[in-house]
Amino acid sequence: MDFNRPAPDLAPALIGAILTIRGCQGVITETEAYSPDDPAAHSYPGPTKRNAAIFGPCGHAYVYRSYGLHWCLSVVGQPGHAVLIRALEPTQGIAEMIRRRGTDKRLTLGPGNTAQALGVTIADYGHPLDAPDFNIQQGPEVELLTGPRIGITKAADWPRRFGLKGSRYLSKPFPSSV
DNA sequence: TGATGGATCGCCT
DNA sequence: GGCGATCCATCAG
Repeated sequence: MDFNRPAPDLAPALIGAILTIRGCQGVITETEAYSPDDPAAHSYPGPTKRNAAIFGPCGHAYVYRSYGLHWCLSVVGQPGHAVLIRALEPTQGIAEMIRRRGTDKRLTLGPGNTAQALGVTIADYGHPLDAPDFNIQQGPEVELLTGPRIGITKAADWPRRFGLKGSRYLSKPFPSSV
């Protein structure tokens, strides 16, 4: 997997990829692209303490807290570019995920739930995703869905949300999923 | 130094 | 379908 590219290129490439975090594994079914020219991106104001990882090496994890409650996991691409992991199809360590989530409902749907199921927290901030128990592998070629982004106020209508066509592991349906 | 708001989720009606 | 929870980086004074 070549992470060294702009988020709008990396985000669709990550659909269908295999994410492995400490024995838990899943197929990435939904992502969103955030590039430095995007008013909604955390990297938009330039490097700060909080978003430093986005300007660090590609292929590393960028973890942040959302709404003071949830952890969200992104993958760093080119400097200033990040791809938010929004949903997975769980394949391994499912019992572990259910235990961490406390329910089997929406186990890995939505960025907050996904990070919680995988046990990802700020402790994983900036970690490279090339370790045996912490990595992303290229998946097979898959058909993609594209749509506007979710849950943000700025430039939400940019078509930078990507999904795995036909998957039932999506946080919300895609408008264009015909 | 204090106030503000966000790449969300779950429970309520 | 709508709203409240909850914390830290950032911005304003």
